Amino acid sequence: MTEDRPSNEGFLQIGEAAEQTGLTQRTLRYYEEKGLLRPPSRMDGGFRLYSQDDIERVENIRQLKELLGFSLADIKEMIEAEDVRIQVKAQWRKDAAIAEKVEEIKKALAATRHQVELIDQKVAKMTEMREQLATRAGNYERWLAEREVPAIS
Amino acid sequence: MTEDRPSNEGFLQIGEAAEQTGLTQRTLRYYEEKGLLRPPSRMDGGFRLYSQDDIERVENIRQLKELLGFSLADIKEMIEAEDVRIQVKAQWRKDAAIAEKVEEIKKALAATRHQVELIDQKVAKMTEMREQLATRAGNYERWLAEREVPAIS
DNA sequence: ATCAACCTTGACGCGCACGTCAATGAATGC
DNA sequence: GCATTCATTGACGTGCGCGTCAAGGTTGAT
Repeated sequence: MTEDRPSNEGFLQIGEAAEQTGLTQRTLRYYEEKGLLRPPSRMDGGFRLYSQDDIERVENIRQLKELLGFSLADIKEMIEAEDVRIQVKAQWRKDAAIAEKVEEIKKALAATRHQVELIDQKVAKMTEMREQLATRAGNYERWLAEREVPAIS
Repeated sequence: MTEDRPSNEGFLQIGEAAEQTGLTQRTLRYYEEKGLLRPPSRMDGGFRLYSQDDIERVENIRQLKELLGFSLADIKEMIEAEDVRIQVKAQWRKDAAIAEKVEEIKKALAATRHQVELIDQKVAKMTEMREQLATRAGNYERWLAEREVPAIS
């Protein structure tokens, strides 16, 4: 029973990370290069090790890009809110300047709300478009119904 | 009262078309080049004249691209349904092979339904995402509420 | 020690969706 | 007729988001 190679305690090497997220290794490195992913931890030899949080973040980026059609630059801005969230989770209890953290959380909150707004706007426009298309489909259907074989009778 | 130059009976030259649609002249020519826009009519000198239908189509493309994030190649496929619609509107009454038109309309209907499906899927995913973000925002708010000055006693 | 499979960092390439000249012609005001 | 403004095609340039070598180092099993 050869363990599937990595087995690094819940961490994934780039190959597996790529497979799981449906992106390529190149893309993962590229996102890191562009500051979309925080540099993941490394093995002694220098191999990247992605945490579960890293993976989630990647999937988040994938959604933002493929689903909402945002550019990586846009996404970078957006997920800086996420950064704050993780930093707070991690640094928490090494407290000190709580006031600063409050400020950061406020920024994160504002950013998140902004994202929600953007999505709402997109959904609204898409819904509008959907109605137009549905109407058009209805027109086609009636057109067809009119000159289709009245068949029986 | 110098009429604003064009004044070509409801038709727009490329400059005005660009202004109205918020795209550039280059982009309009590019879309034409790529077969997304049917070649518009021309003045005697060769200047392009865009009809109101052309403009609507451009705006449709803009929506599909910016709102839904489709590539121009995708959009080209999609709007071939629109082509059929216009052809039917125009050629109508020069009837002949009605059976053919029925087939075309059926294809257009299928394409339109497909677009509706795509939009529904996107809306669904976006809504899901929206909920996640809203939840996160809620968490931030509670976090803040907890350690914000309880103020008045 | 060696081998295959996996990884590393460059660096160049590529397709898309245009931007940006450049040279030339057309439309209109004077 | 002339100037100004708007248009034409053609060609090259550009930024993004990766793909694709190339040359080498690491890991783990045998």
